[in-house]
Amino acid sequence: MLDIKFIRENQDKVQKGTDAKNFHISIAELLGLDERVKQTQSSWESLQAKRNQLSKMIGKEKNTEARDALRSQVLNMKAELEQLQHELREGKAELKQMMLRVAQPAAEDVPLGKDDSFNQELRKVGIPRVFDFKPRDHVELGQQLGILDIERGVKLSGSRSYVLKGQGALLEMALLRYGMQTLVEKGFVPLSVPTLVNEQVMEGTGYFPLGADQAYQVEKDGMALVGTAEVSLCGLHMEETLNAEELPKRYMAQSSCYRREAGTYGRDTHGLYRVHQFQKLEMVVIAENDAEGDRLLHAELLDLAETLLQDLGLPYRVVYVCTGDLGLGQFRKHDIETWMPSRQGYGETHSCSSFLDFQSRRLGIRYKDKSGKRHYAYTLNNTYMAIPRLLLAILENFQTADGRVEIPQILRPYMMGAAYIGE
RNA sequence: GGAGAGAUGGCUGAGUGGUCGAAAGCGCCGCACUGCUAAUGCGGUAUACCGCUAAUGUGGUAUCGCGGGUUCGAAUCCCGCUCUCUCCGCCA
Repeated sequence: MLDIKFIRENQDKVQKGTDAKNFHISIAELLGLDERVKQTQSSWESLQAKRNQLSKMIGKEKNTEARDALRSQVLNMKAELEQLQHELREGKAELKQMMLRVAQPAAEDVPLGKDDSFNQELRKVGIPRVFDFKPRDHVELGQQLGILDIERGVKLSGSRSYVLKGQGALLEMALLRYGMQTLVEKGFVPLSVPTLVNEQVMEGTGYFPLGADQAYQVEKDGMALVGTAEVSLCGLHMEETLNAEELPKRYMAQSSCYRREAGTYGRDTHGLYRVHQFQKLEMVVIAENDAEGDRLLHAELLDLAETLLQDLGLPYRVVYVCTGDLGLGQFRKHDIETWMPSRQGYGETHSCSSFLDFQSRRLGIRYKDKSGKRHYAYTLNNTYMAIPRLLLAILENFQTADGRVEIPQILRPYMMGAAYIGE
């Protein structure tokens, strides 16, 4: 959520910023409502002030007649007071609903564009492998190796479901174990967090109300399953005031992630690329309100993900995501796309985003600086490992002519020392 | 799922209809005093929004878990909800 004062002072900028992200809302309309709410509030407050004053006098007045006179004065105000209060409530609620739909304008240098085709490629790292045999895709490999069972996954949970077994299940664990270890060494605090959270957290992180279609909701309990541990990690300090000295907080969590993938029927239906439930290792940083610090942290997070891919030996490219492909609250975002032979192209595996104070305004995450002044914190998040897409890339990139898969060196200690899947 | 107890400021905790945004203590900040430290004394110390002010400030409104109600007036009375604790039941 943006600061209403910022919207008042930067109407054009906010309107353009929202438009560029393909979120449609009239800022002029919002500000009109804001003005009306402010006026209502001020009338209500002055009437309240008058009432409070009279009430105090009633308390002090000993004379019964004088008391009754005052009392009737207050009673005469009552209808107007209630009317104003009603208007104020409605107005505020409506304003909030509008505020929740205003996008945060992207950083100045974010490329303008309506969809991901306008994303800007920053660099390519690693050279896609040229096969001297006909490569198999991950589904074929996985099934032949007996580590991936899509049919039974579908039997259990419908389309976009899968079962990992044997070395497949081990490989998932190996990645997670490696990731945990690496990030703990880098100073990230590992957390095990709820993946079933209340709606307030979903709204606070920016996934509700827009985007509610993408979440599995447990309506009976007013809860939703998170699509990423970012939600839980950001929500952790909801409605708290932290101290500047404890920032930045570097958190990470492994979690199951749940996505309905509504509106993607027929897209990426094959294999592990787009699934409803998966394991992910996610990082969240809560930092001070400082543009330069934010830039550095963003670079640090992105670098960790890139280093992972380099250490795994996977070719990838980094793209700077354009306005139209940014989420409601994202200020800037870099995606990392990893080479996927079966797609004959790069597929998104990582996403690193800065939100400035967009999330913390919704969540109420503040901190006190040295002088005791309060600010909303900045939040950032980054994918460290989205398991199915990494598995896909590993299987396809490291397959051998005879249908085995070479396990990256760094994972072998977590794979009972095996060098290949399929032996 | 059933029964009971509770939720007050950074913390402990008082407060059952007005003088309460809230006693007291602790903590924290400032000043004073004292070789240093410690102790002591004095003063200050919630948040959000709206207005005024060049600014330190200052006026108003709201907030005692959340939402509603009664009342001229609610931390205090009534109703609903959430959460915490204890006991019972059930259960991975």
